[in-house]
Amino acid sequence: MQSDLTVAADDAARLVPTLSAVAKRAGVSPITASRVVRTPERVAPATRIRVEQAMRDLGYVPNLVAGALASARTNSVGVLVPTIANSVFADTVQGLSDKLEPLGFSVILAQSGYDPAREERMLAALLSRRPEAIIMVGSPATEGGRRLLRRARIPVVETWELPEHPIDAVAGFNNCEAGVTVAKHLIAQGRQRLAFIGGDDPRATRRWSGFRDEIRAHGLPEPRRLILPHDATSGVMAHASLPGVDAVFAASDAHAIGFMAGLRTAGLLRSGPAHEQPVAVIGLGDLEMGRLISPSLSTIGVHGREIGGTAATLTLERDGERCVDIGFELLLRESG
Amino acid sequence: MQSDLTVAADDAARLVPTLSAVAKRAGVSPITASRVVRTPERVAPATRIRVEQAMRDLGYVPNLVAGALASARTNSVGVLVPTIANSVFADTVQGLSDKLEPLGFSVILAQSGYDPAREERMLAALLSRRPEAIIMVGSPATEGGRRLLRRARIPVVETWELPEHPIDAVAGFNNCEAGVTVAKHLIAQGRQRLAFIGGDDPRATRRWSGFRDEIRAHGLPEPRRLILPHDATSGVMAHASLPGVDAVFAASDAHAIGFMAGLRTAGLLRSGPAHEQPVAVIGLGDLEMGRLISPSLSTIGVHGREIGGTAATLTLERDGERCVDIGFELLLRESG
DNA sequence: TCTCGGAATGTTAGCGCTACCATCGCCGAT
DNA sequence: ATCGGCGATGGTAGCGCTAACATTCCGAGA
Repeated sequence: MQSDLTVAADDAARLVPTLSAVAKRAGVSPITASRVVRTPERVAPATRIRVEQAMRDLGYVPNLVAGALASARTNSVGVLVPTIANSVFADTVQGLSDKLEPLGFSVILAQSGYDPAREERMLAALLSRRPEAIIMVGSPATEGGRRLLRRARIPVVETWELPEHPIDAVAGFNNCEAGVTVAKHLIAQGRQRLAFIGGDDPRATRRWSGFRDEIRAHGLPEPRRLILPHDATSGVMAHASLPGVDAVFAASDAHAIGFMAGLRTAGLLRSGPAHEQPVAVIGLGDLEMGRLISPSLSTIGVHGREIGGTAATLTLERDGERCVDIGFELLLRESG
Repeated sequence: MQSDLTVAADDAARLVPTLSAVAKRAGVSPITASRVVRTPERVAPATRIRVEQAMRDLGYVPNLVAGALASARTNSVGVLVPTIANSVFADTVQGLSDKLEPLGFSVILAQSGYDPAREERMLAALLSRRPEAIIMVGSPATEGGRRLLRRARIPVVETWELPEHPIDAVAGFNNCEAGVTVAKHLIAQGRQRLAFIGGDDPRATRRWSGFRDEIRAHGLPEPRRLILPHDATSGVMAHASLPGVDAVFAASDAHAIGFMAGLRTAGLLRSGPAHEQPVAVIGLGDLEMGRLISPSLSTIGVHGREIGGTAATLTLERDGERCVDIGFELLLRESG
């Protein structure tokens, strides 16, 4: 009796009410209150209504961390991106989150900042929250990261790439092939002195290698590669470092738009069609902005949101094809 | 004894090891193993090394959901944005996440999609994970949402606005004043027929009302307001709906850039300075792209990342000023 | 020699919830 | 009337960890 009173006092004094407090108020056992939240159809309507009223009275908000511990289901998904400020990744996060949120999953977001050590730390941090799946852009940069993911024994979706030996599932496209496609197009257009600008992350590097190899295969002069920080403004000055170049493949639309700003200043940009451009420019990402500027930006379109949506599906359905090539498309507009 | 054996067998068979398994392997009690993780300085070096080795051997990853339940600290922060695909909000998320991640906090991300009902659902979903603070863009659109936040008794930071009656803390700027500033500038430039384009969310509406009131105060013709979906492309056709207008304030840079694309098509865009533009355009957000296009976009710069960083600080420090005005600046370039 | 204090470690008792099984009526079929 | 079966509800135990309080041991100081 004493202890009962104590518990009652505790419950009343609590800032946030528990399931037991709700149950007590409704005159049922805690497990019945739990069922009202999780499987209402298994509770008699009269009881249900009484419990629901008690919940409203107390302003009950379920404690999912307790629920997760008890049920071994956290209903959360860990998402690791290089940076959320890059809108192509933001699109991917939106795509997956739009699919997962309605199902009651929460997104735990982490950023690696393109830094392998930080990536591994963030993977460990994510896994310590026991997400039911991990979705990441790219593949783990470190062996430690791979090991963590394998040992976690949960679905892992690598995106934006098509790794040869995926940890589990993949939703991406062939970055190397994208580089090849751009090179082929520029060469067919009669461009001779090609260059590549962009970051030095694994995906950009794959695009570069496809691009370079295709150019070599055509016997054209070795292309230059200019490594830039991950912001558009860095592209503005790139032109000065690439004298004589008549076509550029930028690893991202942001870099492409920055580069075009530099060309404009140098008087090397026309508002006409691609063949009139002194320097052709192809981006990657199909940013909305690229369509709106003049000259409009030719680009490799990559369906960031669909990558996210597909990744979400892959975390939910454990059978079926585990490696989805979302593909890409060459979108030709005025810049190249 | 029997039960001991059973436990040992369980631990060995487990997919993911627990603290007890680590402790057993190191020959210490679970609490000592826990201390090695949380307060290593309180454990004798020899013991610590033994436990650390056991952790490495087993590939132990702490279970923060159990830890959170036991300690009543989740080390997580809930973040609610209208959409992560809008890069100004992505900047804010990056700003806060860069500050919180090094401190061991995880970011739980939710999107409201500008929908009050969804916002309230997502707030409840966030709170059920017992975050130690909530950071959101704007204020709750529903009374239910406000009540949830107040009852949660955790720090709540509203951002991108300066509400009169904040729930707790604020990191934002005066949207209304931004509209006034733009109106003043355009009027001083001699513009007469002004219009506003953008969404109808609370922040855009505040910008509009400041803009409109200032125009009225000058006795100029009543400005038009065109409500658009939240994407840049919707701005392209806006010009057709605003005949005779000689200046436009767009609630976001994306809309501004879309609108400029429409002007360009209509032959109403010059590459020269502001006073040569048949239609002046001012955006809001200071997107990197706005600086790179031609004519470069005049805009209200709003420091999205700093808003996030300040919001993070406000969640961590519960004393001191709880209402921070980050301010904004009028950045004049070529478009207006 | 004895005490005292502090460092190192252990014991106990939950955190709030759910899995699992048990119980209790009550129905229709036999 | 008996019984299986089913719907509604409850009891028990525990998820993996940590707070709060023991306990042990050792050396310094009286």
